[in-house]
This record gives sequence, C-alpha cells and structure tokens, in this order.
Amino acid sequence: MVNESEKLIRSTQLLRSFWSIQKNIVRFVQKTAVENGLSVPQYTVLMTIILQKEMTQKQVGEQTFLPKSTLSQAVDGLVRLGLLNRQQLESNRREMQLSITEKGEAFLKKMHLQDGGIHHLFQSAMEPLTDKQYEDLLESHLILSTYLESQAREGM
Amino acid sequence: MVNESEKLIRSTQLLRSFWSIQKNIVRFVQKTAVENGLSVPQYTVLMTIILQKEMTQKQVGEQTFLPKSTLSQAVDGLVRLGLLNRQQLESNRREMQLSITEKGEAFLKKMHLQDGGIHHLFQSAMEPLTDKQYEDLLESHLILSTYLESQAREGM
DNA sequence: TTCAAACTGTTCAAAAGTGAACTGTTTAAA
DNA sequence: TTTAAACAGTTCACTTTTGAACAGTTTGAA
Repeated sequence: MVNESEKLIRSTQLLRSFWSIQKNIVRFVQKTAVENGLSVPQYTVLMTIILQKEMTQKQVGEQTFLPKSTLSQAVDGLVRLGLLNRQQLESNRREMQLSITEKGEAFLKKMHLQDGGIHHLFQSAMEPLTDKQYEDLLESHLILSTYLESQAREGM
Repeated sequence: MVNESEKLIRSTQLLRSFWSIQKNIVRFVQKTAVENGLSVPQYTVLMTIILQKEMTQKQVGEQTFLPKSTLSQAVDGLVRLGLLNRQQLESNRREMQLSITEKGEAFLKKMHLQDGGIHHLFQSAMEPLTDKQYEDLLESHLILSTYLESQAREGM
C-alpha cells in the first residue's frame, strides 16, 4: 500500500528523473538549433510539422504549447528562410496552412544525421537498453503524457 | 538485428516521447514558478540546492547547465528574496557557498503541496503505473541520463 | 617572490521570448 | 441582413535570458 507521503516522494523522484534527462535534451537541442541558425521554438515547429507534412498554425500551437506570439515569430522566420510554406486556408481565412518545403525537409534530414547532434547522441545513449526496456519505456511515457495532455487542455 | 536506419527511427521516437512529456513538465513548472513569483531558473536552482542543503554556485551550474550569467542573476534574486544564503567560501574566495534558508525550505514545501502544482499533477499522472513500471522507468532513465551526463561534460 | 594563465562569479548590452492590444475573419443570435 | 462575440494570427513594448567583457582570486612555472 502506498500512502500520501510515499506518493509525494515518488512523484518528486520521477520528476527529478525526467528533469535530469530533459536538461540534457534541451541543451543539445539548443546546440543543434543554434548551429543551424534556428531558435529552439523554430526547431520545435519544424519537428512538429514534419510528422504530418501539413498543419495549421493553430494545430502546431496546440501540440507545442508555444505562446502564439512566439509561434507567429518562429513561423515567420522559417518562412523567410524558405523552410516553410505559409498560406491562408481557403476554407477559413483566419487560419494559416503550414507545410514544410523541400528545402526544409532536406535541412532537417541533414540536421538529424549530423554527428554530435541530438539524434546521434540519443542513439548512443539508448544502446544499453534492451528491446523490452525500450518498449516499456515508450509505453510508460505514453501513459504519463496522455494524462498530462488531458490536463493541459484545462488551464487554457 | 537492428540496423542503422532502424536506430535512427528509434532514437527519434524516444526523443519525441520525452518531448511530449517534457513540454508538459516545463509548462507546469513555469506556471508553478510564476505563481510563486519565481523565474524558471530560480525554481531550478532551489530544487537543486534542496537536495544537499549546501552547494557552491559552481556545482549548481554543473548540475543544471544554466549559463553562468543566468545563474548569477537567479541566485541574486533568491538571495534578495531571503530564500538563499550566499557567502564566499573561505577556502577559495572565488567561489560562492549557497545554502537554503528556513524561509526557502518552507517556501518550497508549500509549493510542492500546492493543489494544481506540478507535483500534484504528476502524482495523478503516475496513478496508472504499476510498481514494476515505475521502477523500470526510473532504471531506464538512469541508464540514459548517465550516458548523457558523461557526454555533456565534453562540450564545455 | 612574480606574473601569466586559469578560474569563479558579476555586469551589461544584445537577443530571445511573451502578454496584451490589435486586425481581419467567421459565427450565430437577433 | 446586422452586429456582437469568438477566433486565428500579428505586432510591439516589455521582460527574461544570455554571450562576452570584466574584476577579483588562485595556481604554478620561472
């Protein structure tokens, strides 16, 4: 049986555990982004859009939680760099349809293969994990993020 | 057997998995911090120091990866708020010895018990995890963070 | 000793991020 | 229709974060 104070200890421990990985991810994402002339929000936007090739700015905002002014500026920069296409949605002219350009795709691909980049680093870090550990990890993360996302919606 | 392209897929998937949790943690840490009149770096510093009660500013920097100008300002604010003690180390007058004040400890404790705070949220999120899943999760994270930390040192 | 290099932290100008007010669009109630 | 409220995105002034130059301290080679 797990009492209240035990639960607080556990949640603190798990948070610290995530934080210790998180700070490293952020550090390397930052490094990778800056080396390629992007800000962290810009990198985040690209990584989000590449999954579906085409999304509205609104959807990107919902997925990333970036404040809309930050998002607007990030997108603007990416468009100016020629990495994103942006055009009003005909069905609703308030919304912006975003899609990654060929240049954008090539850019991301190059970034990911980069030596010393975050992906390369993570591949090495994962090496000691067994297949089972990897699968379990993804599953546990999904359980947590599902709950967190559901809560996130509320405070908006 | 896992080939190179499979490895890239996996590392991308795991990174995304962490990111989806991370963005929620950051969001709530931000919220919790702001509600209590702190910046995120300040909250980070407090959470780091509470573990050992007493650390040098240098050590805090090594643990958090905060740029030293950010760290300096964060600490300065915390000292001004009366949450941290700061004094030169007699054994090396370049270094600053930091310790949490009673007020600081009480402050953190209050924050952690706060309803709707990040700890409260995480406790609920963890509910569906079995003990085994929890243990495995911590273990896998430890494997990953151990490697990441060892690499982090290099680019400094 | 002396003094140059390494170090720890601070300062400050510049860069990045963000809240709030705004523009233009859509919706739907009157 | 008309029009007020809701909505998506932009702008801009303000805040926060950060790199680079700096001040003071320590180290160790000469």
